[in-house]
Amino acid sequence: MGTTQLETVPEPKYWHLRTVLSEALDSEFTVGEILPNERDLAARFGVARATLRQALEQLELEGRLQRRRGVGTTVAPPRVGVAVGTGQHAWPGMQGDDRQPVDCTLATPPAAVAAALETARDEAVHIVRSTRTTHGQAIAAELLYVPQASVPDLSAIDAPSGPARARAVLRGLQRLELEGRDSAVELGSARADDAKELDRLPGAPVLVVTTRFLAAGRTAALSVATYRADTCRLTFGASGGVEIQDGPQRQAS
Amino acid sequence: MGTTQLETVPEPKYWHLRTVLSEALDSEFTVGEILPNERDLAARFGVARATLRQALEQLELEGRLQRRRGVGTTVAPPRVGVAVGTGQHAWPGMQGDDRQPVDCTLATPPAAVAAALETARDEAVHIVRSTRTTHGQAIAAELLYVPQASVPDLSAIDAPSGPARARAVLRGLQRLELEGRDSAVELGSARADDAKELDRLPGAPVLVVTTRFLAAGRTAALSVATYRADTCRLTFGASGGVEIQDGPQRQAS
DNA sequence: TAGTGGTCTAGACCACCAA
DNA sequence: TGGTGGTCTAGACCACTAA
Repeated sequence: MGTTQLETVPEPKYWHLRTVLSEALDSEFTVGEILPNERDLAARFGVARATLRQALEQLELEGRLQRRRGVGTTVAPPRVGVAVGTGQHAWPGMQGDDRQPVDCTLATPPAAVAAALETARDEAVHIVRSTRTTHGQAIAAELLYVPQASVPDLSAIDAPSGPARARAVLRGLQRLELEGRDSAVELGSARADDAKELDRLPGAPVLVVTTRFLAAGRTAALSVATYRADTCRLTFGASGGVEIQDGPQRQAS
Repeated sequence: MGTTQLETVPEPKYWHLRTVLSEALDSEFTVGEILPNERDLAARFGVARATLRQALEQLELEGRLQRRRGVGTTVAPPRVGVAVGTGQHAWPGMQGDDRQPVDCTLATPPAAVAAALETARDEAVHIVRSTRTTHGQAIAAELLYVPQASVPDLSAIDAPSGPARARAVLRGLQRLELEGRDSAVELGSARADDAKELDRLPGAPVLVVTTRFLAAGRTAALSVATYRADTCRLTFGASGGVEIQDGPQRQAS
């Protein structure tokens, strides 16, 4: 990172800084390495700390950096490929699934969810909370909304809530024949509870995956999963082939 | 937006402000309506303009607001659902496709692309630039990398570049039998050229969709499409059913 | 307790757009 | 030309982490 000055260019300083830093990351740093602190970096480039931070934010958004309060800024590893829309039609919670049920409650869902499930606005549904982890890192928090009608024979002997209940609901779902599913991906910002679970600050960028599970001609369940946008690449394999896992798809600058 | 003061709460001001504004948007504003300018809003809530802007940035990231320099801040319409991984295996540029070829060149691709295509590092490939538009709005800029081996019989009479050449390359692809495709979605920031095409500033958040097209047992083409993250919801229909188009999946606060 | 990133302020000037 | 959002500064203090 020999550069110490910014020549006057017609592009914003923070953008040019982002490019300079990006190239430095490629050539002079290794994954996990700690960068100098923000005050030093700002001084080194002759800009205000706020401007330097704007550049760092960009790079964090692109998954190049990881910043942690009280610790420092480190070079992030390449994004993890996470299979989301597998070709196999499978219910969540099947064998080989890396979801870990955390909790299950019975409550009235948000209006938008009720509409998608075609349930009455005030009808309670099962809400299964799970997390997905890879390499010990939480990468996603998922809420699965299951109308009571989809799992009619939940035995009363099961726990009324908690992980055991969650697994019972998932088992109930697997008795239905899954006819198909469709998903949508959009950008969002982490709510306080999701942020905590994902070890991020509120407002951190996340990829929200909404999946409808179709069975018996209707929406049998709806999943809203929140993935860390900085560390995840969501893969949708529509072919029978092998999925790209750690592909190096980085946008050139 | 009657609120004029922020009580002291243990959460950041900008986050609380985001919540307050979000609720105001739901209840007191209609799509397309213009908000007061940033200086007025900041004064009204008793915060610095930078803090107010942090809240607006969040809301823009969530697709709730649209800000345009020299114009103002308006309430954004719901995100548009864009079909990305259609169940039908189809080459890009088929009938009914809303891609509009813009240009086509022959050049050596970035190293990461060459690796995915299994071409030599210095081997030139066809690069087809297209845009996707809905309602007259550019929502995506796409680069399609096609190895020359995939379209061996490109007639010399076609134009060497430009839209006509692009269509010729796409026609060539359609002669191959498509065996499958897989996609990956990740968050990125718009490069200068994409930003211009999408009517955004450089660094604007985008969803980058990388698609591999498989034919004859190998990767016959690779597409890197850049979607406006603020206005798009990408839909992946793995079922035969109807796609969600304008679903109201909004994260509750 | 020392050092980090996160929040916030109160200004200034610039680039862009519409009237 | 006047008003908008975009960039930038030079500070201050806070929340968190690790030693």
